Amino acid sequence: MVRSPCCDKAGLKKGPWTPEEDQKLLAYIEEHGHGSWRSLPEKAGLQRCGKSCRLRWTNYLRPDIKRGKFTVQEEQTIIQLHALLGNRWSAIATHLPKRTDNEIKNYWNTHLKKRLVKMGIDPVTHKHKNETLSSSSGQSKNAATLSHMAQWESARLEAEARLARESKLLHLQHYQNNNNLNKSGFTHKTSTIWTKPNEGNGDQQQQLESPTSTVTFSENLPLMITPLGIPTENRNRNNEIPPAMIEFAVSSSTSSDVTLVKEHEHDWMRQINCPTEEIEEGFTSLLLRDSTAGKNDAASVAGAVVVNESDYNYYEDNKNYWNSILNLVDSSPSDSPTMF
DNA sequence: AACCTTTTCAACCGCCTACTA
DNA sequence: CTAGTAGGCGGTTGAAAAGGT
Repeated sequence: MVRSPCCDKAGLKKGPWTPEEDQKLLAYIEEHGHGSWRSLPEKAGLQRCGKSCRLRWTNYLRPDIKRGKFTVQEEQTIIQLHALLGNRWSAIATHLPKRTDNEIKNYWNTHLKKRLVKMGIDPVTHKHKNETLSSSSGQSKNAATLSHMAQWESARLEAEARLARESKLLHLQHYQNNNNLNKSGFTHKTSTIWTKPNEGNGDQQQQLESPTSTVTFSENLPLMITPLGIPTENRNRNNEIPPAMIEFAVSSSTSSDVTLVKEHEHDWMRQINCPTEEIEEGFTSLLLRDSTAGKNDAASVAGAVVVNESDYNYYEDNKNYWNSILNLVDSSPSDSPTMF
């Protein structure tokens, strides 16, 4: 199948956006919503392709974007999630509200990755170079664990996306039945808001929430956790979903009951043959200590490695490394975005 | 001040997937 | 089932800014 390029029309502008173009795009979306991105430029009077407009909007003009320096907490989140998910920037971005995947990707490539390399940590595996030379048995065990956890997180994200889609359908159905939205017991903000932004009279910020915004459920609405969201490879022999997986999916889709999951965390870890006490990978805390102290020169970094490798706290921190990752993916913020 | 190098990050490109007719 | 389209994603690029000599 031959695809026609998005910007096949001659004369379409490329490169940096001017303030006038930004204004046109903003004004149009504020009034009409983005609708079809492909047809938007013409309607908005822009000599740009739809893809370029969408990118400009999602990465820069969207009002719910936080700009500026990344906090230590955000850095930690990125590093930990990268250890778990790899270069899945959009997935990582779902755990960092108000940050775009592009911004996170850039920040990783320009700051975090270099910092890790400086410290002798492989930014891909998140292991210290020395560790990669260590016993192969332990290494493969940990690699398997990492892979397993990544698989589970993938499954969780997929389930989250499906939940969102189902809730969207529910919402539309609900809407068509002329039922009171408030009585339905859940709130739902999706791209539909963007296609019809003027139908509500909420405040502008609320209306201008990004298409990748939230789906939340109240306790009143029965959760629809279906096997659909769980890849078959993660089911057991009877094609059932492990209970821990269900808890995991539920926790990610609700703004409460995270504690329920924590109670099952160790069961979950056992189930994937992942004894928490054996996991000593990760150098996040070390890295962040360095970052917080503002010691970015190579000498101090190298020194920090030497000192901290013999530091009890270092091992304590690393013991908690994966636990904190699990906490991160478990307890997504209440307004955490979902993927559509 | 002028030039060169490095860093940063907005934007582009091409591929993939979901959806629809 | 197939083909076409739209939107999304991750890798990469290149202009501008910052830093160094």
